[in-house]
Amino acid sequence: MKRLLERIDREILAAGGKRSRSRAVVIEGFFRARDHVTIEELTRSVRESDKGIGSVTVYRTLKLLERLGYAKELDFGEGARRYESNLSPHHDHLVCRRCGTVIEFEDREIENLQDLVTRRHGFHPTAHRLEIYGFCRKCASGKSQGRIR
Amino acid sequence: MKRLLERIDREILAAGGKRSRSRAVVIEGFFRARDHVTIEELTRSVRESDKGIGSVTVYRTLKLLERLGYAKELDFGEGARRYESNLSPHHDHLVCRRCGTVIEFEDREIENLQDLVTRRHGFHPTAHRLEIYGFCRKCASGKSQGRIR
DNA sequence: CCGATTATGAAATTCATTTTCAATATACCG
DNA sequence: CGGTATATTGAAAATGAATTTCATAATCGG
Ligand SMILES: [Zn+2]
Ligand SMILES: [Zn+2]
Ligand SMILES: [Zn+2]
Ligand SMILES: [Zn+2]
Repeated sequence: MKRLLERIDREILAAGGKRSRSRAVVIEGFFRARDHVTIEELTRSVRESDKGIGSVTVYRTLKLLERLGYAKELDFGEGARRYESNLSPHHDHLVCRRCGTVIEFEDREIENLQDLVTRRHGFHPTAHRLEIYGFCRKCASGKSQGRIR
Repeated sequence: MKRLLERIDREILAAGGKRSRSRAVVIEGFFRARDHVTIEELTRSVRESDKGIGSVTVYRTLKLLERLGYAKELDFGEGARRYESNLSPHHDHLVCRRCGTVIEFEDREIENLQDLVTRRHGFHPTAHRLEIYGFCRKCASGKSQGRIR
């Protein structure tokens, strides 16, 4: 973690940026937080370390991390976007519509078939998103908990 | 087309709704328009038939069609949503980030693998979205036309 | 420390979508 | 055919996430 934060710091410096306490808190908070957080969730958590951090800074910092390749923006159709660390390898998502649980999965076979499809259409892919919505084991079995999203 | 419009009319009636000229124009316009239209695009086209139709009615009518199962809401991450007729069988999309072209594809193999994945996690899927973003043949070959989206 | 530049947070803005509301249109009943 | 209850309309207002603006503060390099 320390290593990572220092590396990011260096990259920001190299790109003509400056260090700042607020941003450092946000970045560390982001990597410590559970994945798939909204800006609002992260802002709340980060404010526990530093009451004065504005959500605008959280927005800006996540855009920055995305530009540097450390974060990925997600959209599960909830209105607000979510973000996850981009350090782990590529994966797609199962999203529970009742409790909000997000299950990650990686399926080489599906990825290969996607490549075939694009090739068949002369299409040059740069990114893709695959999300499966429904109900997780717990919610599907009737013992549903939590708010519906 | 006539048959379809009458059927929808009947369903609206049966559900306690009333007929209306504005809505009829929007519905017919939707099925005549090219697929994957935005509300704004459809509003513009529909206003050529009836200058007085407000975009709110287009919003409302598409939500209605979606509820009745005749339309599908899409989100290619452009800010505004798009809609397509839900009469054709399920398919996924290749979206060109330069010219905006949308290529539809259907891959049973991918769908089957998705089922396997969900089963493996005890997840009960109700919907999914698979979009591949990149550049279509024409745009990838350098002879790019059109605005970037 | 200086001067230049970047980062910050609050407030204002944007933009798609939704809600509100008073006026209008439609269906249904007698 | 009215008459009335109810649904629909379009304009305007509200919403809400995300972005921009701007004056102030922090940081860097020298
Ligand atoms: Zn669940
Ligand atoms: Zn993930
Ligand atoms: Zn293209
Ligand atoms: Zn389509």
